[in-house]
Amino acid sequence: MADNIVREPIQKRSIEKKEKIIKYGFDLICEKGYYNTNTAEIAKAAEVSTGIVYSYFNDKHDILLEGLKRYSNSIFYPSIDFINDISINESNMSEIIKKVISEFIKNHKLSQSAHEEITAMTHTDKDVAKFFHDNEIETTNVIVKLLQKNGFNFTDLFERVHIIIGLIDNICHEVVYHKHNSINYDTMTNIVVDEIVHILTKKD
Amino acid sequence: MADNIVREPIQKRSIEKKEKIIKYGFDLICEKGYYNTNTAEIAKAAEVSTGIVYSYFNDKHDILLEGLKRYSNSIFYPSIDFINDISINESNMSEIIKKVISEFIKNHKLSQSAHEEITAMTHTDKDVAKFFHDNEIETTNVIVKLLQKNGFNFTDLFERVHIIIGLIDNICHEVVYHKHNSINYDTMTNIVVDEIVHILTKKD
Amino acid sequence: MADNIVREPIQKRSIEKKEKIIKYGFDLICEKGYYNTNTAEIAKAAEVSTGIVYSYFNDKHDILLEGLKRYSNSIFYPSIDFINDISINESNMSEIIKKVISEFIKNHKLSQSAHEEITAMTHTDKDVAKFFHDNEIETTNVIVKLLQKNGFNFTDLFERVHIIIGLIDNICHEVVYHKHNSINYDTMTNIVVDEIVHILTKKD
Amino acid sequence: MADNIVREPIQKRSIEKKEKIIKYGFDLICEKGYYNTNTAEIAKAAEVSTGIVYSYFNDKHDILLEGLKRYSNSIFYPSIDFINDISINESNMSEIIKKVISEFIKNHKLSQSAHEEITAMTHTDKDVAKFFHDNEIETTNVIVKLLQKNGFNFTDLFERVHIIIGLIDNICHEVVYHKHNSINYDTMTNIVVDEIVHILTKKD
DNA sequence: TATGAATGAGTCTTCATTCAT
DNA sequence: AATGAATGAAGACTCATTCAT
Repeated sequence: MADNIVREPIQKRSIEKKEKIIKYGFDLICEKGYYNTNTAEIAKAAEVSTGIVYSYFNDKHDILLEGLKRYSNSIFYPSIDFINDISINESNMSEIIKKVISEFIKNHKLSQSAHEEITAMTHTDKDVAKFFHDNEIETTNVIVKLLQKNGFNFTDLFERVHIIIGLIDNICHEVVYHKHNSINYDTMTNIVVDEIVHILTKKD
Repeated sequence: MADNIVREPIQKRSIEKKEKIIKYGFDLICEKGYYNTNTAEIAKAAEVSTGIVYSYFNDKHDILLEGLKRYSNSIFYPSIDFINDISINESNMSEIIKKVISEFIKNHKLSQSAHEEITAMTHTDKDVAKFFHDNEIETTNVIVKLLQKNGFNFTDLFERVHIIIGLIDNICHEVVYHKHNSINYDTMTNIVVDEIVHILTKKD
Repeated sequence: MADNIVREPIQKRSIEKKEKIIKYGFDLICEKGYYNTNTAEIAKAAEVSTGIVYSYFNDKHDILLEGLKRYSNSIFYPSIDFINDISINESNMSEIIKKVISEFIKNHKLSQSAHEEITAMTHTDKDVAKFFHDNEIETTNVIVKLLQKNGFNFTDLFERVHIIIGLIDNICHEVVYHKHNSINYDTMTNIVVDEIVHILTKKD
Repeated sequence: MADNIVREPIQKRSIEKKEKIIKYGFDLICEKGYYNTNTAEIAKAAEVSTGIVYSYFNDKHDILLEGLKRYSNSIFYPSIDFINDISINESNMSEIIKKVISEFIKNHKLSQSAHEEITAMTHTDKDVAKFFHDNEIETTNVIVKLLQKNGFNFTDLFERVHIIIGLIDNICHEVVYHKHNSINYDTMTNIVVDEIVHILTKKD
C-alpha cells in the first residue's frame, strides 16, 4: 500500500508529543507488559490520538525499542560516576563495591516493573535482546576502563568484570524481587563483596 | 473464569488426554512464546478438541502452569546425581564444579527456547515467578544438603550456594545465548570455577 | 503466526452458513461495491458472527471470488438452452438472435448491480479478471460447438462468435444502463441482429 | 462534506497548484486505483500540502472527477483528425477503418491503467458513469457529423456509429488486455473491419 | 493562502472462551 | 465425555478530513 512513512517531528510541540508517546508508552509497557498494553492506551496516556502514534512509529514494537534507547541506561545501570574521583585500592575496595551494590539495588527498586518487563523481553524479542546485549558489553567496557585507569591490568579483565556484573545483578534481583525468606541478604551481600574483591585481586 | 468447573479426569484415557494437552501445550508455548500460541494449536497438537481443553483447565494460563510443574525441573536443573557417589574435597572440587557447569550448559542447550520463555515469564507472570522461586530454593536446599553430607558446615552455606547457582546460571546464559564475541568463554569458565572453589573454601 | 487455517464445513448447518456468507456477502458487494462493504456487514447479513467468516474464508477477497464462482454464470450468461432443440438456419436465424438478445437483456436487468461491480473489478482485480476471461472463453466455446452442430464450419468461427458476444454485451449495457436518450434501442437492436446474421453467413 | 467552502484559485501560482493536484492525483488514481491512492500521496506527488487539497476540492472524489474532465478524452478517444482531410468512399473505407482501429489500440496501450481504472469506475460511480456516457454520446456525434460530411445519410446513422464504436472498443480490449491465446487477433480485426464496412454500406 | 500535524471513526482480523449437539 | 462450530470483544493500523499556526 502506501508504505506508511514515518515522519520525524520538527516543530517543538510535535517533538514533545513524540517524546510523550515514548515516555508514557514505555511506562505502560513496563508496568503492564508489552502484550497487555494496547496502542489506544498508549495514545491516551500520552494525550494524543491513536493516529498520531503511527505518524511517528511504525508500530507498537517501535515504541518499545525507542523507549529502551531512551531509558534503558537509567534503568539498568545507575550512575557510578562517584568512582571516577576515587582511586581504587585494596584498602577501600570493599567499601566501594558495597556502595556500588547499594546503588544498583536502589536503582532497581526505582524501576522495578520496567526492569522486569525488559528482562523478560530480552528472552523473547530479538531486537530487545540485541539492544540489551550491546548495552551489557558497553557497560562492561566502561568499568574495564575505569579499573585499568586504577592500575588493574589483568589480561582477562573483561571476563572478570562480566562475571562481577552478573554477581551484582543477581544479588539485586534477590533483594528487590525474590523475597526468599530463607535468605539473609546481609550475609549474602558480604559474600558477594568478598568474591568481587577476590576476583579483582587474584593474580593473572 | 472461575465459574467454569474443571473436571479431574478419572478414566485412564482422559488422564492421558490431560497429560497430552500439558505436554504439547507447554512445548508449543516454550517454542513460540505464550502470546504467540493459541488454544486451537494446543488442542490440535494434543489431538483433542478445543472444547475439551476447557474441561481440564480453567484457561490457557493454567496449561502453562501445569507444564511448569511437570517439566520445569528437567529444564532448569540437570541431574547432578553423580555427585552423590563422590566425596567432594579440595583436591577434586575444581573438576566436579567444571563437570557440573558443563552439565548445566548441556541442559540449557537442550531446551533453549523453553528456558528462554519461562525465564521471560518469570519476570512478568506472578504465578510463574512464584513457582520458579520456590523451585530455586528447593534446588539450593538439595545442594546444601549434599555439601553438608560432604562436611561443609558453614553457617552461611545456604547463601553461598545461592550465589554459586547464580554464577553458574550466568555463565550458562553467556555460553548458550549471548554470543558476545568479545568474551573468551574458557577464560570465563575458569574464573567462575575458581570463584566457586573460593566460595566453598573460605572460612566462615 | 497461526497461519489462519480455513476450515471446510462438514455439518449441514455449517455448509448452509458458509453458503449464506457467500450469497449475502456477494450480494452486498455487488450492491454497494467491494470497497464499500465491510466484513461486519457481510456477517450481519448472513446472520453469523464476524469470527465465523474467517473460519471459512481467508479474507474478504475470498468471499468475492467464491461468489463469482457460484453466481457469475447466472449473472453473465443466461440460459440459451432453447437453441439446443432448434436447428438454426438462415430463415430462422434472425428470430433466434433476437430471442438470445432479449434473454441477455432480461438477465442483465435481473442482476444489474452485480453485473456492474463485477465488470468493474474485472478491470482492477487480477483474480476477478482471470476468472472472467476464462469464463468468456468457455462461453464462446459453448456457442461455437452449438453452431458447429448446426453446420457452421468457418475456420474463424471462434473469432466470429467472440465478436458476436461483444456486440450482444454492448447492446445489453446500452439498454440496461446507459439510458442515452438520443438512441433508439429498437433500431439499434435491428442493426445488431443484422450484423450478427452477416457475421454468421458471410463466406470464409 | 459540502460545508467545506471550495475556493477557486485566481492567482497564477494557485491555478498551477490546482492543476498539479488534478494531474498527479488523476495519474496516481489511474495507476494504483481510486481506493489504493490516498490524499497524502496525491498531495506529495503534486508537491502541495494535504490541507491545500481541501481548499480546491470538496473531497478525494472531486479530484477524480476533475481529472476525468481534463484527461478522459485523450485517454478514450485518440485523435482521428486525419479523416477530416480525406473523403471517405467505399474504396478506401477498409483502409481508413483499419487505421482508426490501430490508432485506438495504440492509444489504449499508452494509458492502459488509466483506461482500466476509469472503465472500472464507470460501473461503480454514478458521477463517473454520467461523465463517461455523456462523453460517449459526444464522440458518437463527432463521428456522425464527419460521416454526414462525407455523404452518409442513413436515418439511423447515430445508432450505426454507436455500434461501430462498441466494436472497436471491444477489439481494443481484446488486443490490449485479454491475451486470450485461443484468439487470432488479425483474423478478428479483419472480421471487425468487414462488419464496420457492412454497417456503413448497407441500405437504410 | 498555506502547512502538515492531528484527529478518531472505521477496517480487517484474531482468539480465548462458550455452547449446541 | 467430547466435539468443533460459533461467538464477539478487542487489537493493530489506516486515512479522509480538519484545524491550529
